[in-house]
Amino acid sequence: MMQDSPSPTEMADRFTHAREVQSKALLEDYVEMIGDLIAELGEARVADIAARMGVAQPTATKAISRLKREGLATSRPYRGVFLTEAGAALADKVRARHRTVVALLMAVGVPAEVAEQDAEGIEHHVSDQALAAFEKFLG
Amino acid sequence: MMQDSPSPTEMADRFTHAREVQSKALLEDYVEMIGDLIAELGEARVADIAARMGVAQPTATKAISRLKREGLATSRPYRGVFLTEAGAALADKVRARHRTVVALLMAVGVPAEVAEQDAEGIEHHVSDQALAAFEKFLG
DNA sequence: TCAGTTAAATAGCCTGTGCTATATTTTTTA
DNA sequence: TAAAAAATATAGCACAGGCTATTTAACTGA
Repeated sequence: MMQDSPSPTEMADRFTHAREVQSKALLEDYVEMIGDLIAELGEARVADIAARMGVAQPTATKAISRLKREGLATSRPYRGVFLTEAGAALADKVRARHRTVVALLMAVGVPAEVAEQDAEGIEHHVSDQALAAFEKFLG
Repeated sequence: MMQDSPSPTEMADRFTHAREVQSKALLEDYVEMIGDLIAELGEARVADIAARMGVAQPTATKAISRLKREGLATSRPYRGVFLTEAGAALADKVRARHRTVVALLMAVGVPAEVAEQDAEGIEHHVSDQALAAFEKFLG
């Protein structure tokens, strides 16, 4: 039982969608990280964000500018970074999704360390529908 | 049974790895696409590549330049694009991985259409170890 | 308090991946 | 076979996300 091969237009739509998802991935990683830092340390400093993201400090500063522009975070010069309501909500969603993806990977036999590593890239591409399926499968 | 929370350095390594994977994702998509076009139509023209990738023609041309630079493809001006041995091998690997990821997603309850869409982004982040686990789970 | 240290911001650069507009080459067809 | 059409290449722009080097602000301690 072969599938129809997808039309050129369908392929294009899939790639276009994947690109859109990808463009949001970095923002997701940053808001989650900032949420974690606030939870752990009471505040999110640029230096800590950069260290945990594995980037140079100016790179983190630039990313934070984008977060602010997108309404996900706030900050004042030489002060810590905070999440807006939207940012905090996104952080929670991303954190939950990450846990589910790791759990799913482990449930199908992926070793824990590998699951954590792969989930870091995979999670952004897991749609709400797929996530719901994961939860049902795990539950 | 809580896990250790990963050290800042471990987190940074994970993000760095995910970024490296991502930088190869586009090349993977292009070689697979070119392989498909050659299989279906006997040749891969820039216009067809662009249409299926959902990008403008000069964007495809530029990507093909990068493929050539990386030793994955060859082409002569105003002629079709061909894969090198390395490119063809990569295309095969990517195609097989794509199928496995779609099958895994469907096996855990993700609808076919959603699985196809999500796999387009997910597949690049599935390590060889995770892929082996997927195959064992499916098999 | 003010000097030194640490943290953050800014300037300026590079590469990748999009785009549109415009040349150029190839192909088609009248 | 020459003109029109189609395909490809090239030029040039924008933005994201990296980087290093440097400036500016905030903190700390003698």
